[in-house]
Amino acid sequence: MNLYADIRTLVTDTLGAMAREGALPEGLDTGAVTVEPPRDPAHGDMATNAAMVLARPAGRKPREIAEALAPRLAADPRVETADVAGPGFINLRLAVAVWGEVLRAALSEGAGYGRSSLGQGRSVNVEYVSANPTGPLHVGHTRGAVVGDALAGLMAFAGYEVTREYYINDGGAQVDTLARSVYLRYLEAHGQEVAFAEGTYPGDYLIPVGQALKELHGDAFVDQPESVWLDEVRAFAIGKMMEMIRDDLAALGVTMDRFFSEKSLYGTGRIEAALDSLRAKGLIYEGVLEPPKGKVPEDWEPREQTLFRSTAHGDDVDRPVMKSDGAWTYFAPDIAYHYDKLERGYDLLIDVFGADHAGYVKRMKAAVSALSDGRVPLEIRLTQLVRLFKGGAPFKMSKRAGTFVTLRDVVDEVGADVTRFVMLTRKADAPLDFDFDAVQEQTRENPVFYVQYAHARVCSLLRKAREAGIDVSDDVLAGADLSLNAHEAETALAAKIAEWPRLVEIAARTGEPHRVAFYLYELAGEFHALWNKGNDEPALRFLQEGDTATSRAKIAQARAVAVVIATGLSILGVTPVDEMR
RNA sequence: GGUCGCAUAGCUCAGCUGGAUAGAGCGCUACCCUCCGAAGGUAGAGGCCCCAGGUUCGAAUCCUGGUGCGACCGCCA
Repeated sequence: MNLYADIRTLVTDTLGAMAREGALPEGLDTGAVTVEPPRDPAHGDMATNAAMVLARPAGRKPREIAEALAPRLAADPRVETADVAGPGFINLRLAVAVWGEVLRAALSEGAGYGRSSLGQGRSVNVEYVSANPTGPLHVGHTRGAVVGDALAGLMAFAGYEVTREYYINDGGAQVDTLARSVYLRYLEAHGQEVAFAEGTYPGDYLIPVGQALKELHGDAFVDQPESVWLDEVRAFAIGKMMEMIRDDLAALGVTMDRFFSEKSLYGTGRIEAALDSLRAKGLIYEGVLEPPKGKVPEDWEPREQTLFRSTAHGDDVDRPVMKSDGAWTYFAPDIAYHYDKLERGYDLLIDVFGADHAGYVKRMKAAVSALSDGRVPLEIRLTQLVRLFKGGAPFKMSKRAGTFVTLRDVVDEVGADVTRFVMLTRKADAPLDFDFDAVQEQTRENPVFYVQYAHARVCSLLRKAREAGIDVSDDVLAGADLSLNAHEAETALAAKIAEWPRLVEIAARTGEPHRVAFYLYELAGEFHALWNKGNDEPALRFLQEGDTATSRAKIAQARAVAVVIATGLSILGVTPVDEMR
């Protein structure tokens, strides 16, 4: 059940009927008609702008249409009153029975309440994390992992067929650096003194990798030239790094459907195939780029390169795909990778990048637009930095000083659930402050706690009710006389629950999972408010001693809240808790 | 020089892709624990939605031009 969608259908059906009766012109486009919760509760439960958006195409005054439409809407049993207000809004007040229906829907549909068919089964590939396999994931990756994973969960709930994918950058020079660094650790394991030169990775995490290499190959590579060991050590090191990365992601609750290797694109004709596709469209040429405006690099000199005419698809300048020395640029395998995704037949591609990759957005979009002839959209979500704090003081990160904070550090310290929720308490493209102490505080200021607490409270209430001998199974609750919940604080809560399906669609359309987190915080707020009102007004308490019928009606509200919170949290990959510790 | 993002209460931030008198938390002020958990609650004060134009019934939201802050900017990964 989606109440907002149902009422919107009522409005558009009514408009259609008016058109058939000659009260409105035929064939009006009702696409801009919305039914929304009004900001001011005094304006009723819902408002529609139908009269205003149709005024111009219908050639009528907004109020004239509204005056005709309102009484027809009021004729529907779900609508208590329909008033024309302001410039032509129609404010609807809904019958109490409607709120009972909302609760009943939440109880009977359970985890499926709010599920949307927005995606209509279309397939979407969500690529995220995609960190270089040269070391452990850090906090920045953590945010990308959480945002990408929550977005994937959201899209799945909104009716898309979702693939979660990780692109392994195992084809470039940085994995050679990794191999050399591991080799040094290998020599060290053989008792040699080694020095980590500029441009190698000195991190301790490679020590066990060097030792494992020794166990596998003994001294076979000691004092051998690079040509002997590089390929083998590189493959071994990448394998170990990916093992570690998978473990880290698992600790955060992230499971990828597919890991795609950049290396698999080389020597297999995949890059060539992608570029041939572009060449066939006349988008590849040999040329010389203009020097960048403003500060010109010291060593700038014009060179002929193979270029992709990305400007034909919205980019600012054309981009090189092959260097002057004949090697591919980084961009070339990226094109091939997206070409591969397109060949797999996805209807929509989403990439989650760190903000430092913002400069690549236009060229990637241009590439996908060109390769798919504009048929498949590529949406790119950027995630901003995470600023770490501890007890209110900035927590400086430094690789050299060893205060480098990894994903594992964060999860070990505060847990996966807290990490995930907190990472979603800000929209992705805004910087996020993460305070190790604040996120574990059990106060209202901590949204994780506040939302979890609401869920735990409901569970506690259900336990209490069972102890009092009341059957509080969802079936029984759904069968209760829900018209007993007629207080305005109670209808406010039901109205919030009615917003859930609508919120899911908005969040999925905008690709913004943080909206789910904010909604849950608001829902928890409404629930706590009603609970607290019970302190002053005993009639509003969920458990009414000696009155099973009323208790069931009240508890049905609480249970509906818990259902939505549990569903919302699971979309975000957070486990709802039954009690606070 | 260019591109992208951001600018909303004292602070940290939401704001439905154009709706009515712009919201939340913190902080501030005043009240409130006989209670299913006060790990709080209720009420109140607090705004030039960066500036200037434009679009329209209607703009924090869209467009143009500024200002400030941040990130990125030929072969790097």
